[in-house]
Amino acid sequence: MRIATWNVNSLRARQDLVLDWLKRVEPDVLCMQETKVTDAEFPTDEFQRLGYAVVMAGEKSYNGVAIAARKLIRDVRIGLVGAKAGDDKRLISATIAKTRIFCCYVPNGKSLDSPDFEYKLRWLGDLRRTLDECTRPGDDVVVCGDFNIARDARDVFDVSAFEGQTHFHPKEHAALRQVCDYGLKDAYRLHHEQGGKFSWWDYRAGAFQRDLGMRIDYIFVSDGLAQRCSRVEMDVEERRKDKPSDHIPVIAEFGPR
DNA sequence: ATGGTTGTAACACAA
Repeated sequence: MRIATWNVNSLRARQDLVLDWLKRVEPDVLCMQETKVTDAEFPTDEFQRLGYAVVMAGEKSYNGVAIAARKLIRDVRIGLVGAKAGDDKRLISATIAKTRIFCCYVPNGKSLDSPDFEYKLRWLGDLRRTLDECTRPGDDVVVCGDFNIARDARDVFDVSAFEGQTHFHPKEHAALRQVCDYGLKDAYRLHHEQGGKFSWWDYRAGAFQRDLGMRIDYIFVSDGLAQRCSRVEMDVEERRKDKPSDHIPVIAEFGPR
């Protein structure tokens, strides 16, 4: 089974790019973030034409998450435990092929002095609670998406530029560690030790051309999946296309149970 | 480079 995650930065702006990628790569599951589209306007038919069922939790203009899969999607749940009606649409989870998949769009955090920074930390704490309450020990669990945090020095182009800043702050690292302490491994790091491999580059100042990026998109997996994980790649070619998302897809492959 | 670009939407805000 192959599971991918991609912050598409507007599904309507990126529809052709995403569908072309699906056609070419044919993952079993694609988790999308920042769809920026209401459920009513979601291009469900276009995915179905390619053989994908979709479930989504969207809103107007901002946020929005969705899962597309070539297999049956069961037990869809929207939001964190204790979610309220007006909350940002940042989490959708579902069971596909006996695997519980959490598609996450973690708040950006904006800046250290912003209320959004506390919101980001609180959201990650609530994500851990959600994992504890909505799964059982031994379940195959995938927690993937845009985490807006670079995990360590290898995941930023220049540590000195990020030390203590948002996306690389000790409080963010602690909050993400707490999520991973549920029992999750960074699938990409199971197969790649090298630093300087990024999943996001700012649109501005030629950041991509200068390779000034960060690795902030992850596929975290529980122990059994980690043992069966045969390959993980980041599809940097998608960032070279016309009108690209600022993020690229991450794809993980797993052998049979 | 307290700049830069993109998407949504509406004359700004989020990223």
